[in-house]
Amino acid sequence: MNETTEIKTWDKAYSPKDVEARWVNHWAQSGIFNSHPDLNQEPYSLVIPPPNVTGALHVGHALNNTIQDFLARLKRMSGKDLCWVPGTDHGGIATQTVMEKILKAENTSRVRIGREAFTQRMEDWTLHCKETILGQLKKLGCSLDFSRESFTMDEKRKAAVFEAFKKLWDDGLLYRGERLVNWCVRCGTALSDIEVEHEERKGNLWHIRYPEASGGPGLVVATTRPETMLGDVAVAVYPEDKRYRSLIGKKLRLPLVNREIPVIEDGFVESSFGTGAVKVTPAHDPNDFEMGLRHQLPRIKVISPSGKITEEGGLYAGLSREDARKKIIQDLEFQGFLEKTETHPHAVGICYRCQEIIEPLLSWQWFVKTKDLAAGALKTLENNQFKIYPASWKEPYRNWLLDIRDWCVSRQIWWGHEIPVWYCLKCNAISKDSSFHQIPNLRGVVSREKPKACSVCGHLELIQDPDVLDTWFSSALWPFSVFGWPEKNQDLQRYYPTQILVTGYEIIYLWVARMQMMGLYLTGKVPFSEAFIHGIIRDKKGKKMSKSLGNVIDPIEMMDKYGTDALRFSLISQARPGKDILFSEDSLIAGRNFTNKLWNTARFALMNAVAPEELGTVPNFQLEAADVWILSEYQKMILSVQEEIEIYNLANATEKMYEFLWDEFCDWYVEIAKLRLQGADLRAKKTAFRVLITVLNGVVKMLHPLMPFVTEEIYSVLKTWDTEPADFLMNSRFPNVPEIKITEETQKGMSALIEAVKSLRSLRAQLGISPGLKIPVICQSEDAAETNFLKENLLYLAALAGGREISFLSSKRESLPTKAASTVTPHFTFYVPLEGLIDFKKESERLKKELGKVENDLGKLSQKLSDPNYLSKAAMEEVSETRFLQDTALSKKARLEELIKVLA
RNA sequence: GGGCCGUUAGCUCAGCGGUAGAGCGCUGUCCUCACACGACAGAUGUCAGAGGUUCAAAUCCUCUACGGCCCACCA
Repeated sequence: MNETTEIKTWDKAYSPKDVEARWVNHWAQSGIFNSHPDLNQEPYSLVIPPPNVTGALHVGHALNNTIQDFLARLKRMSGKDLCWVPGTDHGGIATQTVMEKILKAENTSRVRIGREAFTQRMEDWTLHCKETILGQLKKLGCSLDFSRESFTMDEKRKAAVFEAFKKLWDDGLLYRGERLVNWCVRCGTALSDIEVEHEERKGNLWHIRYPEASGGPGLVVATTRPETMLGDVAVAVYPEDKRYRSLIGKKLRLPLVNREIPVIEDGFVESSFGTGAVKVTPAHDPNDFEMGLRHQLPRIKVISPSGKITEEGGLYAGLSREDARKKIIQDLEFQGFLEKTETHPHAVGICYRCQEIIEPLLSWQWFVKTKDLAAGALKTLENNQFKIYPASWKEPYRNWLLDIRDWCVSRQIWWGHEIPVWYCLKCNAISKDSSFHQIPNLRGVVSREKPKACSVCGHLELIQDPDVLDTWFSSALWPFSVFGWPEKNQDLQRYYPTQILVTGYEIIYLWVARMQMMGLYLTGKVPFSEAFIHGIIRDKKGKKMSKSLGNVIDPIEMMDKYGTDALRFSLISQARPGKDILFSEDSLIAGRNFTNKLWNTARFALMNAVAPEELGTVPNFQLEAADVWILSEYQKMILSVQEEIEIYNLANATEKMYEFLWDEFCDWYVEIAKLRLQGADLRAKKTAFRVLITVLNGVVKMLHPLMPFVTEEIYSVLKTWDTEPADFLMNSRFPNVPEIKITEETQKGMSALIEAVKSLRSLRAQLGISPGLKIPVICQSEDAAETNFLKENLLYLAALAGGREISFLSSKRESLPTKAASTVTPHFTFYVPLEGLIDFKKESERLKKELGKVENDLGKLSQKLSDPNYLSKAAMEEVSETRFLQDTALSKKARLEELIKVLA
């Protein structure tokens, strides 16, 4: 397609930089990434997991998108009308946190600049990030339909969010209620259950005495959170616990606070843990909250949303959680209530975005009722309408859906979809500055626009719920919102549902499950019928990559250094199903080398090319054994690659292509073909080149989804010989399996030839014969078929093993060469008469060592074959295979013994 | 506390019932006319440990040890 890629200008070493930049542009200009809804092709669609607009892409994104691009290009090459939708996610808390850091660096803050200005800053930042991210995706070679770029908070997606919210509301699946939620004190917002991570931390178990109000000794409670005692309303013990039975119903005096609280009985308490007595703080502990409901206990809030002790905390009011704990322990100790302090490591909940310790806090939030939604998702999982690869993720996914709890979707942050609910200030008796999540029983109306007046009292002042939705709420709608849902348009009809979703396992519940639930509920369809779950990328030592640890690898830097194809190769070949990738820069070397190998293979082919018009005039090609052999190996390779791709084992598919190109095609076929390609026989040359170009062209096509740049560059020249040339590789067809039949004779002959070459090369190396020196070879064999094959392909043996004057001994009765080094293969004995070069003592030792090995093998084989159980129970093929191996070993042994005898 | 996964060559990983493999690294020879990001020849493993099933086990089963991950309200 372009003149700049003349073979003359091709470097010995492939240099990716210019090539890549050029193709990124060509592809973009040609519009081949765009979908073609009008074509008479079967659609195949997928949506990008939209990266958060928090900065630049990392290696994890590179892996995720390389896998998708692999599939996208592959499916196009299988004739699908492909639609891969790009986009980004506003990223809620995560992005807001990034901006807060920026503001802090500017010596200001979110609160100081105010909501409006803050939102403006976020929008500017978003634009900037989008540009970076999309640019990086292009550089990675991603064949996304960039004309469809979406953002989770753009106008169309806003419409989808409103529609979803409204429908959930109308169907009674959305409610505002007071719950004990996971509250991040730093972010100042509620989080859903799955946004809380658990981390084992060192801690203490403090034993505190609660005396009886009447003056008795009372009992001792054990707690990890002494500061919550300010909000204690009871102490619970196990009903049957003899130690405390007499205290049940009595009053205790709460130390420091002097409140009287009852001793209650509750089956929840484990008598064996701690002291067997549990302090009950319904406002600040999930278990206690439940107990509070069972026993109708009051809730005393002693910790505020900012993490400080409230007025209820009396003396301690205004202290932070941490300071309050210290002071309370001190005071308890001083007043003699602290009985014991034990170290007690336990898991604490931390915010998945800022790692701050989560505070269970009572507040009014919006929740999605999930039971029914999950039931739908479970059903499609059971009947295989939705499949997960690798299947090992099916059970965890299923269990999560079975155990699902209501989804807290409101967030007290500024960056996100505003909740489309309006409250009348008058009816609700509230003001603009109210802390909404602390106000009970608000009455609101769902509306996208501000209602003109309150429908109940006609008051004109209405205020929108100040909270925003969980960022995963809009993410859950992504597979259909990107096509314009709730509009009923052509795009949606053609490309929805999508075929596959590619993502990492860390967001199976946060995202995959929610898309399934919402997709089924809102569209009645499984949003994607398959999920391809990959691992996450860690550093060399297995640690998660993070900026704070300083162990991140920048994909762009790697692309610049080794080439994008090398990066893609490296990522895919390490992406074993269900496994994380321990990624280091070293792993790019193999990719770079392979890219270069492919490049040079093409270079070789083109340097020895026969022009297409000339090639075309040859009526029939004279295929030689090696031609048939490589075509048949090529055939096998295509089939096995297809099988691996079928089960989404891209690493194995990659490995198969790698091995074929390097080990079979380059190391054997190309070397064999050289003789003809560089020889005088034009007809032979044409045949060899035809085979060479056919296989190479096919391999280049197959490798395109993996390494789009180098293959496209090569193909731009190679396509002259393509029988169905395409403008771009992506628009060509994945190669057909060639219809070639290889005879058993040829197959065996080629194996024998390869064996012979290897054996002679090894002999040369052991004798220290310099590579340039041609050696005379005498071949002896009783095997007529193999001998004939070798005779017919003698030139190849000579060329590959560096032999000359190769002669044959027709039978073993002829006198054997005495002054020669020798080597035996299953079919042949080779003599290399090189008097003067050979130390016969050493030679004899070498042969004896070889004999030792054969005898060892033989021992094992004979033992096997002398076992009657083996003979009667093992499969027929297995036994005959062993017999064959035994025969071969016996023959080798006899010949080696003879050689040793002759030398002695 | 439940569940899942892993433990194979120095490192990262394949193999998952028939005599141990790859990439990188390592050793030796070669700058041989596609490629030194290369060619050729090599070295390297009681396949975590112990039992069991089987004619046969790295591969299947059980237990143990050590890693890792997910879920979970033991104060």
